[in-house]
Amino acid sequence: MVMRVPQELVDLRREELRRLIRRDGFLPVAEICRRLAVSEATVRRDLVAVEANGHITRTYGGALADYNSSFASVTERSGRARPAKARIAECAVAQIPRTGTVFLDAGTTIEAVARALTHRRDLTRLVVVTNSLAAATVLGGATGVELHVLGGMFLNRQAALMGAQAIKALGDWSFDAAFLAGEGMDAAGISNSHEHIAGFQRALLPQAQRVCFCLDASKLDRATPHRVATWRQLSALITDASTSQLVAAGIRLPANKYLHA
Amino acid sequence: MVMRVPQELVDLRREELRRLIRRDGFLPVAEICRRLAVSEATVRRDLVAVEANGHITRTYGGALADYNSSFASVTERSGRARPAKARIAECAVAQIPRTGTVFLDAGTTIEAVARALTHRRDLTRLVVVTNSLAAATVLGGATGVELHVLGGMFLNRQAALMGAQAIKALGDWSFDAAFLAGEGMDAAGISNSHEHIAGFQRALLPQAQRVCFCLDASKLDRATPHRVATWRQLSALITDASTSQLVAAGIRLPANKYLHA
DNA sequence: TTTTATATGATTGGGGTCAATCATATAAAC
DNA sequence: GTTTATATGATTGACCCCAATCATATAAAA
Repeated sequence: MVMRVPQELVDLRREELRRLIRRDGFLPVAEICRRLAVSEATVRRDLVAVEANGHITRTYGGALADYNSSFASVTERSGRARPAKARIAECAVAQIPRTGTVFLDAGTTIEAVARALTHRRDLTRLVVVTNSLAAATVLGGATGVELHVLGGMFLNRQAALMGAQAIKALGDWSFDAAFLAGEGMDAAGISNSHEHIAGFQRALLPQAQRVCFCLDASKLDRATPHRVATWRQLSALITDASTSQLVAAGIRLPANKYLHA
Repeated sequence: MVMRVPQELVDLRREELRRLIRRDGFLPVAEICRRLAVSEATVRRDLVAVEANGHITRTYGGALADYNSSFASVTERSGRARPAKARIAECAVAQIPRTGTVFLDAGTTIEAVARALTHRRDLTRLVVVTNSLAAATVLGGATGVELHVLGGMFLNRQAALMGAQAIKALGDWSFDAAFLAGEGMDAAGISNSHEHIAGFQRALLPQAQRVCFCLDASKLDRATPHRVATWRQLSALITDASTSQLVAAGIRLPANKYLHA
């Protein structure tokens, strides 16, 4: 009857747990007990720990890997803040025509757009291009949507395809509209924290007639290292932030560039 | 207190259920009740119906979308046939060097290879290229693996990327080994049922030094319309079928081309 | 119209899941 | 070495999930 175990082993076991869940997509608690050879209580404790780090989502009876995907129903039910992202997504989807070619970026906000897009029933021949695995997964099989995925190097953290190949693949396309995410916005414009992402987004700008950035208010006044676009370069900002919040951050947009969600 | 409803409405509701689960990835039973406004009993009945059609996987407390992905633990636990695919996958993974560049095709068999690959701990700089969203999802974040995804049009049924762009993207690569799936094998060779897939695989053959096809015994003597490769063209067949089974189907392979799983 | 088939919701019993609590043995800190 | 902190497994009670059964109202068939 072992009662305490070195911290190191605990961490190793939790990493193992993360890998197990990632590999199988879903694991019931009892199964985890078997594989890790620990009691139910310990498994549950491990699950809350791993979930806190944001890599899995617990369900009744087990746990899911969230491959960078926010399982809407679960997270909502778990009492989290009512998602501004959902409202942003609704607003973005309203911008999308019934037919044409649009691009969807990676990131949880744009993933919400993909989700909301599946609500639309009036789509006929909408071509959606994305570099987001999550968006592709959600939109795969949606009626009225022809889905294309850009190639590229897989970035684990974003579950997105980036790099030279992705940029090269962009050259084949011309979009009616593109919906992009960002990690920070301030007076100067939109910025992102990863060079790969920023480079990709910069390469995308000239390929789209309309460029819509979708950022929730938490991104306000956050400066991240890589500049992506100035306010002049984008067609619209879709956000839940109010005008006064924007002005306080030094952002002043003409009415036709500001879409309040 | 409505007691019976037209068949048509039942079917519509079940399609709706499939879409709901697909969109959210996971839904608890209670949530489904709310959204479809039916009782728990009906939801459970619908779940078994939809699951029988193979689009979702039930879990304790809800249901998962299986985006063309076989949730190993769940399906194994549900008493299904002991997967020959797993043994094929083990055998395939043993062929993969610690470093180099390999290609993984779409299909559940190759997805099993991806899963098995995550078991390997000795990988250092293995470059994996795939056109399978499922494989990408599984391998994303695997240690020692640099993952690339080919671009292309998303085929719903296979959850794979195909078409002209995928073939074009192939041109940038040269593989040490490629692991491909097929839907039929007979005396003439390997065949597939979809033109897009067959075309893509034919384009891949010259890009790989070793071409390994992975097909389980159920594919024996099944003729599907689109020829992909003759036995001369491939480097190895990885299968659980025995030599005598192969011979009975008119397939005779040199020892170095036959890997028994 | 009459008959049959069936989709539905309610109920019930059995079992599984979960969070909280507790004693304990061992790691870590002193 | 002594003390403190903590990771573990067992237990408990409440809650939830599930399959099976049943009566019923209505669709579908005759």
